[in-house]
Amino acid sequence: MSRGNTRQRIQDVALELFAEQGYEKTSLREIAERLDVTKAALYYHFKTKEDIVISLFADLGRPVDELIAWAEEQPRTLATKQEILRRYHVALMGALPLFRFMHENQATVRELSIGETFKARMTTLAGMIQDPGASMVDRVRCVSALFTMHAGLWLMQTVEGEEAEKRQAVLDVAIDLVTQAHRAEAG
Amino acid sequence: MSRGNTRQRIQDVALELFAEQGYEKTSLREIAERLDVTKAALYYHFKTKEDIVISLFADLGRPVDELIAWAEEQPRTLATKQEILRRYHVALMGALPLFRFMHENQATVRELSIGETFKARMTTLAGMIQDPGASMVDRVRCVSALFTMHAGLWLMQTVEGEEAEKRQAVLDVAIDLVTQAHRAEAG
Amino acid sequence: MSRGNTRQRIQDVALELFAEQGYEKTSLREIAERLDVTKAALYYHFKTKEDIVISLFADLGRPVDELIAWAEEQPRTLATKQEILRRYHVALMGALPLFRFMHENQATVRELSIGETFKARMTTLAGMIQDPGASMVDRVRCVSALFTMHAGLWLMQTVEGEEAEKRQAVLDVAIDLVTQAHRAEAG
Amino acid sequence: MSRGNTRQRIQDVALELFAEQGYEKTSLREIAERLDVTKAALYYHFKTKEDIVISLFADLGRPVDELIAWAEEQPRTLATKQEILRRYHVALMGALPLFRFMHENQATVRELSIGETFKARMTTLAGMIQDPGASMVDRVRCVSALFTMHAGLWLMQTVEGEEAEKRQAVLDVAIDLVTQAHRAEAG
DNA sequence: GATGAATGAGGTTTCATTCAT
DNA sequence: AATGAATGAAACCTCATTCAT
Repeated sequence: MSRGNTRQRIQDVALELFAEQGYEKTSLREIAERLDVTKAALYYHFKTKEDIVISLFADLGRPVDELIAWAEEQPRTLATKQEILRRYHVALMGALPLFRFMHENQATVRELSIGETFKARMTTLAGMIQDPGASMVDRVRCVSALFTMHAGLWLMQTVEGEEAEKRQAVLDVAIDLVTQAHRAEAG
Repeated sequence: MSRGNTRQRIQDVALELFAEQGYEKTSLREIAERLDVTKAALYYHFKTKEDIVISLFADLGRPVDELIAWAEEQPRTLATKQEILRRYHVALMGALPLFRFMHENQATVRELSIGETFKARMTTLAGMIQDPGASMVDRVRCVSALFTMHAGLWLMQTVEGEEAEKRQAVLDVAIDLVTQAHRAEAG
Repeated sequence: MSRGNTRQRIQDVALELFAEQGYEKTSLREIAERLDVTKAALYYHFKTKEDIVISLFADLGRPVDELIAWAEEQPRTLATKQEILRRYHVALMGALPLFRFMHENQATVRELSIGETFKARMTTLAGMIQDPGASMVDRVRCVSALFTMHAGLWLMQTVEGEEAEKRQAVLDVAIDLVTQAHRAEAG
Repeated sequence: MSRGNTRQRIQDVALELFAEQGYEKTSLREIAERLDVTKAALYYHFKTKEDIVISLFADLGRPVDELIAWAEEQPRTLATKQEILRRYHVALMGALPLFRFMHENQATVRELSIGETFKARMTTLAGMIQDPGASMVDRVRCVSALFTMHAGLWLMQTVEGEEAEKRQAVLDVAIDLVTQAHRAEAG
């Protein structure tokens, strides 16, 4: 039934459990049991528990890296900023469980070796949608735009309404915030 | 030997460590050692580890409860909504470590018995600054206002600038978001 | 409400819990809580946990000592043996929880300082209803008579029927066993 | 390193210690030390401490189950009853430490998950050697027959004499009790 | 590509007990 | 006659990890 896809299956189950229960509350035993393999099998594919998280990051976080790389070559126009948000939105939606995990386990992620990387990426991204000499209020607007998207993860669960509509609204508000900030500085 | 302040000291140290390292990574041994008492002493004052968190929430989260109680008796005007945000801001700033802990350990908090309560309070608060028939975008603006304040916790650490100025900016943006949402619906 | 009777109340509650849950599973905290006093209060009245058991033994086990003392001055006739069983039956019924506790916690009692005493009393009693040179089968009959009474504690809970009737039947069978043993040896 | 006999060795040592000191007084540390393995090794083979007891019961208690199954298909004649006792005697002698443990730790066993099962088996067995409409005295005789065998465990240690002779006497008395009960009802 | 057996460290919790007040 | 605060020891249990097979 299963051939060379065990590594993938481990990642899937691990992410599912990490997102659901948190990193520390999820034991390797649990992951192994759900896959119907032994714990030792996990160690054939990953060197440590942390390694599983790192691999998830490497695989699912790539789009954000690509987004940053792309953004670095664009002019800092309003259109670019808006496109950054749009692409970030796509990246987020493409790896919801991973971002949910990161958002809800910040204290844990901070201690992990990827913690630095994660924070750096967010800071870079925030820097890219802000203007260099922006007012504090406009700075906050930009950071808030990013957080609004993350907040969307929570929103999705508590506010009723159609999934697609909610996603669109989240993106709209984020773009609006950045636009306001841009206009205030440019005007 | 020591006076009746041990309970309080446990809470202080526990919150400090929980906020710094996360709930699961903080062991009772660590708390006890830092206080120079035995682990058993913690159990004289608190029935379980979870009980410590509950007590923190009960003591420091009270202002939010009071805010909700107050808000329930006000008319749903724009002024009220703005005042809710102002008061929430005060509550947040008065118990920064607790809210930082909650924000960064959501996965953990969700599993704790206070998880439900916490979520319910956030939902109630969100409901109070929204209009009943608001558009999805305006709904998101209101939720985003709340999250912007939480994001402030993160902001405080990553953006440079004067503390007081950052706090004020966070509040301003939040109020602005709610005001926009209100005007859109009322207009 | 309570005056000098705390010591008595501790004994009552302790025996109740010991009989119900076993000695080791019953903690001093539990006893104290049920009495609505602190654990330290128990230590005002008893030096150790074991001391509580010892005191129960001393108070409630006295009748058996008196029975032995009485029996030692009687001739070893059949009538005496029967009377021993009758009196033992009365002693048993007068302190059911204590005997239930002893019967169901033999492994524990053996380790307690009273363990020796307890065993010695049973052996003495067994010796008094046997004939010196009795056959092995008749010896067993006599020991069995004693155990039948203890078994009665269990019987009381599992067989249906009137309490008084069951008690009488238990005594009848015990007396019958000893009588058979006596006749076999005497005849 | 060691072959697949660790599980068995744990059971052996555990039963030995449980029978000797009681269940609660025997710690897993003690068992592990005597086997020269770590506590964690015990947990590889058994999920909990209670699980060890359950496994002992399952392995060594099987003969009693088989006896009950066999008895259920026999006619309720005197010969059957006598054979039940004979077979029960064999089962008992084949797992003396287990039954000694059960007998001397009734309070503990009652709280364990097997407690119900244990009691049920005894009750079933008792029911099988009684006549449906028997007098209370004859009922007691039958229960007493069973307890006499258990009493034998105690007897073995306190009365002097040859082992084989004592065993035989215990069985004889038990059979005699059931025979008397049967004749009384049938006659 | 995976298992079975085990470990070492450490976790939370409970217990009987003490003692100054 | 009893409490409040604390301790030291030890309990059961879980975890990430290792390694020979």
